[in-house]
Amino acid sequence: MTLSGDPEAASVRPKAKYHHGDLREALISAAYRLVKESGADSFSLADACRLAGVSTAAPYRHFKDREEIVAEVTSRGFQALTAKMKRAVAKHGEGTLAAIVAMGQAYVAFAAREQGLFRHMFGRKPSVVEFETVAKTGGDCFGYLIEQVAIYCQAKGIERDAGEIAVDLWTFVHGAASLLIDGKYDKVTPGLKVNEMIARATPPLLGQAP
Amino acid sequence: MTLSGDPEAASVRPKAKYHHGDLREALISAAYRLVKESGADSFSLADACRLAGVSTAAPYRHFKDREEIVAEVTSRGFQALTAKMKRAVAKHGEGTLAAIVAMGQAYVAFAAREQGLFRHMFGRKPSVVEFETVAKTGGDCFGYLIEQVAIYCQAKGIERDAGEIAVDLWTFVHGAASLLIDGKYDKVTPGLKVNEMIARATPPLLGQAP
DNA sequence: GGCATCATGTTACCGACGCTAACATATGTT
DNA sequence: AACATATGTTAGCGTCGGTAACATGATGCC
Repeated sequence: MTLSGDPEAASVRPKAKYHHGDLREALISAAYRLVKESGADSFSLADACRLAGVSTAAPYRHFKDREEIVAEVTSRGFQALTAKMKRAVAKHGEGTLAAIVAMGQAYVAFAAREQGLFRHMFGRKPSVVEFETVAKTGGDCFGYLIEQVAIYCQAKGIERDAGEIAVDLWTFVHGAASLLIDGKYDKVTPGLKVNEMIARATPPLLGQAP
Repeated sequence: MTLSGDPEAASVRPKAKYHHGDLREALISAAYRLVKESGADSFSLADACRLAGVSTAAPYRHFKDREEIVAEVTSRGFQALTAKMKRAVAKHGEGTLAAIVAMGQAYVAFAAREQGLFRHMFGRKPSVVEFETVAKTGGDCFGYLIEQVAIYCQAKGIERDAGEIAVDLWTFVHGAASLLIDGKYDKVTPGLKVNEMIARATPPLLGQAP
């Protein structure tokens, strides 16, 4: 499942089952890398095949169609994002404002660093969302966010519904990530410091005085 | 320029210049309709050609490439969004909280109604953004938003930088629009009333007590 | 009016893509 | 060894974006 850290690890695995070794895994990791680098739109299954050193017909022994590979990449993206948020929280300690802010900043940083991947994870057609793995890993991702907000609310004695607060925060942070990677901020407010914006806007959204 | 209302008007215009009449216009409006209906990804230039009743080579007399048509569609989308926000503001009167809230709700409603178009307008590669018309209409769109926030701040005697507040609001509203049309809310907080969320979150982002 | 010229359309074609079908080969089971 | 199955290949289909060569309609010049 490649739950151990970076999802693009298992690129070449010499000894495995059949001809290529684990081609399924190789194709996913090739696709993952291509999506990360070249961006979402220009990704082609054929490119992934060339990276894996197989013909363009080979994938169809392991996947129903292109969408199924994309879904797997998407799913791993969510795992990576969740992991990054967990690291950010761990650094500051659960239940602190700093952890909540850092979690949001990690979200934005992930989007900025892996633009193509982020766009694949969101902004995609419903067809991708309907894959079970995507629904699960995506749900886990937000589940962690809401969990942390709940912990914070309990620690600080905030009474408002933690789920509501978490949705507000998620909305804001996701908007920041989207507008940032789409270059909208640059055009309109050049030099905007997104991290500072997150830090500034988080307390009011938590229901506290700025 | 089709500044008059709906950008998909000039579909068939019998008497005009050359063979087809204004093919450039017909292609743009066909593309606009296709993007609105079929969504962004599945849109093909060939489909637009069939809609306009010309061969697939015809567009290249009027556009450098596919991107140039997409850019034009994007630009008109921004015009339509701006128009919708203006209507929302006009209904409540400039300088009121209700107008600011309604403006945000209009933004989200536009995204919800024209999902494919909204995704084209944002979430696209930088190549599209770099077209002048897109930069201008996109800038106008946010320019109007910031203008309204400034008017509100002045009316209410709020001292914080109106641009900063406007960016915060835009960020939140855009996040709501994105997560809504990507179906993320459904998976995670089913039954969420986005309009109520906007109304609830706007005052804190304006720097006022909830 | 007649004719050159340019603008705008067509058909024919190219390479790339997603995908399928038919065929080939490795594995491993008996 | 023989066979069934899993996994790969080559060949080919239809579609797409884009170009080249050709056709035709509109315009300006005499």
